[in-house]
Amino acid sequence: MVISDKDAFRKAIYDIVKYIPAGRATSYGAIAKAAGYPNLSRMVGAMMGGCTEKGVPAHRVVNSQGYLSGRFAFDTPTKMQELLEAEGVTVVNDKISNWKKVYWDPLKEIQLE
DNA sequence: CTCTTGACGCAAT
DNA sequence: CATTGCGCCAAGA
Repeated sequence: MVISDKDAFRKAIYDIVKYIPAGRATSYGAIAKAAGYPNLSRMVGAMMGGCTEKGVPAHRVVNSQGYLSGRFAFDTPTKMQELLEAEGVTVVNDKISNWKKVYWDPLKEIQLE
């Protein structure tokens, strides 16, 4: 019984998201790409919708622009921002101000794993 | 089991 | 430079 690509994909996403260090954030596309599925950027967010409270720090995952796209998936729409700010991330207008600085590239950080 | 929506990203216009 | 459409597949109802 081989592990289906779907399971591998999910596992990869969870693993990568959990790898995001506090005070940092990354984009769905980057995670999908790092997982080996560059065009499954939507899936990352799609599956998180049902996995946000399953032990995955989804609050550290935002879109390519650094916008808190999935803030509404949390207990409160501002919960995500508070979590990020609590970790040292400056969020303004539902967007990460110093996005370039807090951006965490899994492809570069997990290159060896 | 089937259908629809969707936390995105990118190319093209 | 701004906007539109398309592709991709999983989770939820």
